[in-house]
Amino acid sequence: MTYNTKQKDMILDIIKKKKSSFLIKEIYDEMNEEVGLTTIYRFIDKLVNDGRISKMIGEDNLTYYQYLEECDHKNHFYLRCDVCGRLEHVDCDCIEELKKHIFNHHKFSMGMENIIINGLCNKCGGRL
Amino acid sequence: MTYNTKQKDMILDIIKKKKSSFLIKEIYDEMNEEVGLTTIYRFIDKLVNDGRISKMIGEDNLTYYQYLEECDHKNHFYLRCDVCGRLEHVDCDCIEELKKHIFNHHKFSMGMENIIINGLCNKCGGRL
DNA sequence: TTGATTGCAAACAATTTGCAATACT
DNA sequence: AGTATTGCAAATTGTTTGCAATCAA
Repeated sequence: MTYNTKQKDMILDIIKKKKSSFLIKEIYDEMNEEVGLTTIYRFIDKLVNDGRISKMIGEDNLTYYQYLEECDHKNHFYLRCDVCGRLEHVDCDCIEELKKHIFNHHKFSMGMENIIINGLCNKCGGRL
Repeated sequence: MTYNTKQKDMILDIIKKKKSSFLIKEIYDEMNEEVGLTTIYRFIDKLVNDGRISKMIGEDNLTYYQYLEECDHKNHFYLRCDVCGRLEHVDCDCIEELKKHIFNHHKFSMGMENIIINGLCNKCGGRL
């Protein structure tokens, strides 16, 4: 039903290596335009729908994408630095505890997929 | 330096009444096109920059906006229902505690402005 | 009066679609 | 063979810009 192709492999290779968020055009440029823009749009869109990539609007109003590493643990989340854009994967019960608190005290069922918390990493100013 | 106008008042009136996220076009239609699209774009953009509105990409890939009520408390956040789009304002220390935990255990300084947590409200399926 | 704001029309940029050629299984 | 995928060119859509007219202070 779905074929493996050279193009998909190339795109996936590049985005897996990215530590921070990226633009469609960056991907296009980085593969020296060997893969058509349309193909990149189509494949990245699919990954977004599959939940493997998150899509967001940057401060500059451009559309950024970010690859989310696969993880078999249930309760995990990401920390995203507003300055350098780096995404850090965190496995910690604190998020599950927040979920419980919000459920019990605020009658709201927090979604646990691809939670991204923004802020500053310690390199960029979360002075520790 | 900045003037008050009928148009700004009209736009602000409408978006303040909205309980859930909205599209630029909706605002335009709701005011019977009495205010130009350009003006709406410009003013909403300004509000986004001022942090009074959040901007996001919906599941349908359209750009949604959401008005954030003003609040003088420091540690508050929003719960946003993925189904009905309603935004609930919450004042609770739990978010400050999460921040402390993340700072102490994960060396990351969580941004506290306009935190939006997604999930399901109790009406839409957070069955309680 | 001075400078900010409006809104149209035009320009622009990002994304999507149609479709014939190509690649995968 | 039969179906999915690719990629170009064209179409579309959402958003921004230029600019003259208007409005707020």
